[in-house]
Amino acid sequence: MTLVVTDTLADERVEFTADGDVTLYVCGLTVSDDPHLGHARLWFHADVLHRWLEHLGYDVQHVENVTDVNEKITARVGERDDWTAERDVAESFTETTFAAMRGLNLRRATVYPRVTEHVPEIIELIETLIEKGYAYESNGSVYFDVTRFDEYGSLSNQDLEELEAQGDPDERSDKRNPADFALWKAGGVSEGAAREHAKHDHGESTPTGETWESPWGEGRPGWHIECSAMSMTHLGDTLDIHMGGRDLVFPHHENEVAQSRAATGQPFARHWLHVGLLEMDGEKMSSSIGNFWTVPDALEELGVNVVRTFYAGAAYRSEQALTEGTIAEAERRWERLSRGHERAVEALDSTDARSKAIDDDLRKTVESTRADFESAMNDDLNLREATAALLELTDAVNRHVEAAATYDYRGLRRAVETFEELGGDVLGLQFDEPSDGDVTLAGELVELVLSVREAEREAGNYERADELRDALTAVGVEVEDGPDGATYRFDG
RNA sequence: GCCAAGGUGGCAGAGUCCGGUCAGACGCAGCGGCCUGCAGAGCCGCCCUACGCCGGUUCAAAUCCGGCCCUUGGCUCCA
Repeated sequence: MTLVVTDTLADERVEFTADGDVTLYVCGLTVSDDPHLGHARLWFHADVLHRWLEHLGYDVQHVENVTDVNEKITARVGERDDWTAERDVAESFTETTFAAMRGLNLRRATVYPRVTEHVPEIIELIETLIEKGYAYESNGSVYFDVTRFDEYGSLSNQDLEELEAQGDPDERSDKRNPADFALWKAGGVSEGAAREHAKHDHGESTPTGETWESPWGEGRPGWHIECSAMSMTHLGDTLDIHMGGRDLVFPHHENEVAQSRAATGQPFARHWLHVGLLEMDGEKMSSSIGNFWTVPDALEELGVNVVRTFYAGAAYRSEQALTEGTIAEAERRWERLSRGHERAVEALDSTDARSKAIDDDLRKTVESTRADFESAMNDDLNLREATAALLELTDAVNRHVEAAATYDYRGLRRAVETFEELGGDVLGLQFDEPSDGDVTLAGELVELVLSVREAEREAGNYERADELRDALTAVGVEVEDGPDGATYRFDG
């Protein structure tokens, strides 16, 4: 069975194949602000794709660009005392972003190339485009001539005749066609752009950002050219998969295709995967709209597993709504999964490996879970259905533990392996070790309180027993009474 | 205006490629029961009779075709 993906370029579902190695380019992050859950949605889906490709036996070369040259970055210079230049701001948010990525349990990309480290490659690519007649210099800036590239608009189905002007208004007079876009911008950040993005009053000294020497004079790379230059540098002329947010299809990705194909004559990306937007209050989550939840805040409040389970609740290509209800649902789904895993581990630990018990229901469900999970993943990464398969396994484990007089050792072992391989390795969920056997001081104290409570219960002093339970709940210890006495878990 | 992605139950969200096995995936919410001192967790069962609208093709349409309405995104920075 092969992986099928929805390809924006082909405009349909296509079978994905590659010869052992897969090159994946994920576009991208602009380090001008704290990352929010909308950005993280793309990262998550790229991460799961990466993990699934590895599961299928591919070697994945995974590149995620870091855009550290941008008007929004220069606009923040001076906001903090140690932000004296564009690079300081970029460096600061790059660190925040990488920390957020670690917190989300994302596989590391192979390379995180930065624009500031690829200016020579960018200039070289622009020179090639000029030589081949696809680009022209004008007043120290360089523009891509969209009329010279016949396929322009093929990715996003735009008709050149219908296109309105691209880019800053103050650069339009230099362009041959309004739809041409900048490859290189003369000078620093223009006053208009600086003013537009300013969040902070700089008084007289509006920062213009870093500039570089080029054959056309001092200037800065345009927005789109960096992705072409960096992906070609690190992954070659033709990528297997290019991923990005749906909001970038036009103009950004369209322009990438034009630049790259014009320069190399080769296909740029064999497949384009676009991740739908995360919506909050009926519109997309966005730094500029202000309706965002930062990754660190979400991780703090929900934890990585709930965040990942939330993302796994909707297909990558669809939009997804973030509401109290959808978060509550993710919390519940994760709770069921983690408890299912935990119960299986606990039951397994208490079972003799020579146990003769066999639970057909459990064993069959383990196998159907694995089959269902695999076909769901191969079916355009249907994560909700893949998660549903694991929830079926949870049900089977619960049934087994509830009903069986003697546990099925092999069945439980397979169940635990399935949770950890599919939920853990593929979906990136982190199943914690069960807390029993955890001989910490806190644990001993909880045990002590519970033994006092048990004595009260036996004496029929339920009010006192409930007070003790409430007190434990208040400090984050969940108490559950069971047939073999009370158990507890540390909440969160 | 043009381009794109969508519109499925009380919520959320699969299924649409390849028409029938599909309408009640999974989860949440609701109801009843089991278990429990109570609660939680869990188990069993039930309810809700949702495919935007209008046509067309077909023995058969959530699925294919046409038209329309609505939502979101893009055409300025954007995951």
